[in-house]
Amino acid sequence: MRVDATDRHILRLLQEDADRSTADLAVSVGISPGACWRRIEKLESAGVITGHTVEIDPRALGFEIQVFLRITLDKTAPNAFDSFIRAARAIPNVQSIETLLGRVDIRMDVIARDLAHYQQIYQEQILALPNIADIEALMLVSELKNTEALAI
Amino acid sequence: MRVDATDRHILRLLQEDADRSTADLAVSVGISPGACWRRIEKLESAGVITGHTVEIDPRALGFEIQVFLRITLDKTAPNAFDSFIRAARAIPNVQSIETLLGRVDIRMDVIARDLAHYQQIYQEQILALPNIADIEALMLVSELKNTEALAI
DNA sequence: CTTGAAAAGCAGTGAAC
DNA sequence: GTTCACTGCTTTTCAAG
Repeated sequence: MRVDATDRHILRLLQEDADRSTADLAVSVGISPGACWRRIEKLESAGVITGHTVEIDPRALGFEIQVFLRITLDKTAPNAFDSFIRAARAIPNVQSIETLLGRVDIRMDVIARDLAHYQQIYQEQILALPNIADIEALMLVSELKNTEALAI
Repeated sequence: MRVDATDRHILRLLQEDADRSTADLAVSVGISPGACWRRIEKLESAGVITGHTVEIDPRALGFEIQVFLRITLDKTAPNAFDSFIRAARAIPNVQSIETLLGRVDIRMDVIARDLAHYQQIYQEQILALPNIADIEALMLVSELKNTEALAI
């Protein structure tokens, strides 16, 4: 779909404050509530708005450790990629998996309650994944900027 | 604050479907709408729920390229870290910045419209950042799992 | 101090223009 | 694209445990 200036305006406001009512939004954008509502619905059905998320502080739930894994796969094994991905997806403590173009193949985020818990996940679940050639782990110290908001 | 079993139940349902009404939620959890609303409010004010986000597909807005930068800082420069972070934060196309414990110092996500746009941002803004000793860039190919949901 | 019921206010929704 | 009316959710209040 075509995203015009009004849509961008709405998206920007939504990113700034997702809790804003459509009535509020409509006033800010300068259109009627009905029109605003219809635009948001269009953006949702067109897949521009992919979802609504509630952000929860991992620390409040006892997840103190976040580790980035950079994994290189064994290219000699057949179907190395597929079998690895399928197995990795099933690990609950793996928050995200991404394929990368560059010196490594896979990037994964792992959360754990503490270092002992992480060590257990690492040994029992991560190292059990098939076709791993090399792993590099980096621990998150602090998040200094996190803009979900796109530079619209 | 203490997060009990009912709170965890609510959080899990919220992560599954952020759009759910508190009335719906109350029925699922088995408490009254009033009580459910009070719990959510408590979780918000206690900082367990850190925010509500509208997820927008970067591609729909014309951001086709996402690059991970891993940056090592020049440790000989005084205040290398602070001046770097301050400058990096100001770049709109830098989505997130994180400090890491390991072989590199900083991890950054950069979004761009296309490769030419990325090249421009890289040369004009990223390389202009102070105290960089080394940069490694990895391009995102595909996102295979992205669970904002914590393993509650 | 916490819970549930009930009432009031207000936003979302859809029809009519 | 706008207005208007209605439905239903959110939010408050109040009484009881």
